Amino acid sequence: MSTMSDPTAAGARPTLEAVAAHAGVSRATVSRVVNGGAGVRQPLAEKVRRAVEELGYVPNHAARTLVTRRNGAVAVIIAEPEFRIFSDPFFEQQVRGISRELTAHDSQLVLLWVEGPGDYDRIARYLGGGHVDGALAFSVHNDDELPSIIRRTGVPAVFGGRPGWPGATADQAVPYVDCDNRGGGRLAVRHLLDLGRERIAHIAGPRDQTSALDRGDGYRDVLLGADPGLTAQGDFTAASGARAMAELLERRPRLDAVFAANDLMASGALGVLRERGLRVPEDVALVGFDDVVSVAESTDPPLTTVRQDIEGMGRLMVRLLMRVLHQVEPEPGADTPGSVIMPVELVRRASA
Amino acid sequence: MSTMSDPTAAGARPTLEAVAAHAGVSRATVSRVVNGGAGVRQPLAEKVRRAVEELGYVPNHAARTLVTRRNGAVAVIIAEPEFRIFSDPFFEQQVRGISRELTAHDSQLVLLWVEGPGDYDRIARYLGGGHVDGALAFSVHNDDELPSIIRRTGVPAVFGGRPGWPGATADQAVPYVDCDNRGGGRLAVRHLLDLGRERIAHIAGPRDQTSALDRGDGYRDVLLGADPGLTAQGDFTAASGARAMAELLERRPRLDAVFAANDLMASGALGVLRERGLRVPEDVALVGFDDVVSVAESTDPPLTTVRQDIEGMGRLMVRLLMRVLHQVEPEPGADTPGSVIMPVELVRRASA
DNA sequence: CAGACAGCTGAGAGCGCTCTCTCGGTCAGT
DNA sequence: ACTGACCGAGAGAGCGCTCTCAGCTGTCTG
Repeated sequence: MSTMSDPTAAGARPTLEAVAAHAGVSRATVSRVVNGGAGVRQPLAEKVRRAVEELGYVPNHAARTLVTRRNGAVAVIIAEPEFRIFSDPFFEQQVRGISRELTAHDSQLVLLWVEGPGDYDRIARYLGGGHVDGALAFSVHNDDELPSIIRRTGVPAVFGGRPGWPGATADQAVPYVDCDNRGGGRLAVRHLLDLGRERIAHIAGPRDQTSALDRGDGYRDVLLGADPGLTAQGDFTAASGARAMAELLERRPRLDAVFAANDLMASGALGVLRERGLRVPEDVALVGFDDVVSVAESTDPPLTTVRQDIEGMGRLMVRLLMRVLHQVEPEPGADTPGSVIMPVELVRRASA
Repeated sequence: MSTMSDPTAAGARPTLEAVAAHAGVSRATVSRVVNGGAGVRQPLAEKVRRAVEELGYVPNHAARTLVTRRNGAVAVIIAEPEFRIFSDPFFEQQVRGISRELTAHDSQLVLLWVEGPGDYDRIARYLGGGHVDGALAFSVHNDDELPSIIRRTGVPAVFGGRPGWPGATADQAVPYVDCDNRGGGRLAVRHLLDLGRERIAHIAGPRDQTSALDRGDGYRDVLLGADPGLTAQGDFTAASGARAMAELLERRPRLDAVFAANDLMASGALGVLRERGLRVPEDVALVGFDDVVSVAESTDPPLTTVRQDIEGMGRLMVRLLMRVLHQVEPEPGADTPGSVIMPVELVRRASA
């Protein structure tokens, strides 16, 4: 075995130097070729590429980072203490979108799973340590400290979902990607009106999440001065949807339509409606929100719902972040949030 | 603002050099203190620590990696093409365990999400590029190329679940963490026997996953020469469990117990049993496997099942990997797989 | 009290890469 | 044929850190 000082030897990975020697050029030239090859004449570049190939050269990431100050990695911060964060197909799809887009940008995904608020120190230290070029986070609860903590580290960040700021002021804007929750709410309710429904109820999502609030605002946009008795509170779980439905039927037995703030609650509501012998959509029309396939398509009847492009939102978060990263370092104050609200569409199935 | 050449200035992060100057010692001494402080006298160390504090010094990871060749990062490879990978609470819990243990070891979790077999090149290149100290992967299907690909990169790896090797030979052992699937199967069946059941059926999991096969082996260990007609094939989904149950009832209407290879299939079976008017456990006793809380506890009746410590398995994977990383570079051939099989226990609820 | 031996500390050499700067060569313009 | 412009390639200086090695001080033994 010629595993001695052979630069081709596995184990000792070849360096730029080795490639340069092999190709008979300088280190700088190899570097140029490896990084796109601008300003190197064809034949030389070809020779270098061959040498890279032959030696199986892979650039040393640490060395590169050391000088360029770019790490090629982005942190994805999961700050949900509860267990259902990933079980929630919503998150899975979004993270998947992020993963795909990050790959397209040659960046890695560093997963930061927050273990309760006491863990924020660690997150802050990590972000502040300059290990990643940027951060992606999901805004879950309005009173969450995460946005301001990330902000303080100075690491460029993009949020999934409009953050509700604790004591926020307008200029503390942070770029985020969200879907048009309010418009979606309007879409749903208008559809129910078009169907000729007259007593449209709303099962609201948690009061501390902007998405839920916005959907409720959409409902109220269309139903100006809606009877507050037609709205019941849920928390995005199926069980809460069932509870809310029961409550609504008790308060307003003659309701003929329901707009639930998400599909899971809609499915819970559906169970209660069926139990009470109410037919969907004949007696009560039902519209959900999210179009989470595993839920909306598998209910009986399948759910009419407002679809958002979840994976697309994940991808967009990455693109937004990359835009911030690739532009010149923004002057403090010259904040360009550039948030994006993605359109939603109504998907008609059988429930309304 | 004195934001000029002040080393305390935000923006320009302080270096070891700056801390050394501030504390009036050499770079080497600061380095020693930062890395545990062995061999530095108390008062000096104290002075250094104060300087670190005052300047808000954070070591530059890239520079450190460059010289130590340790990256403080571990890849977690998710190779499931289907969507249910994270939706599966099983995976979520395992990844969570990994995340927690990695944090305890001051390591980061780099998520590598494989986009189909064509994507293995990218994974191999990444691993081969020396960006991570090790890799953790889940062995899902027996015919998956992943194990051999990881192996070829030479990156230390630990698997979750016993890998089924495509054309494997014994010496290609890779350390893995698994639960005692076979023992669990025995546990379940013995419990059913103890209950006095005589015609115990088995709903098997996918034929290309070792966990499913092992559970079936456990079943057959206890029921030597069991009637093959009492076994039906499933694929770990609830729907397949229902299908299998229906099939079994048709073939062997007088069966009085079922051991399903996982909770999801058990819940599917449960629905069919109820539909046919069979009482659980009176007419048919039912045992699942996994003890996935969100499933096993919420069925009616709650499932008796075999519990495995899923998060613990995740943590163990990390510990195993760390053991490999921290020991001296093993000589080629001196493979010390040191796989771990975690014990399982029977959780008695109402279904058996 | 001298000699030896620890125990600390500092100096300096890189880790592998990028990037600026310089220099040599080529080509067009006069 | 000569000058200036320009492009391509190489030399060299670090990026921030670790780690070996030499030197220095202080302590213990003979």
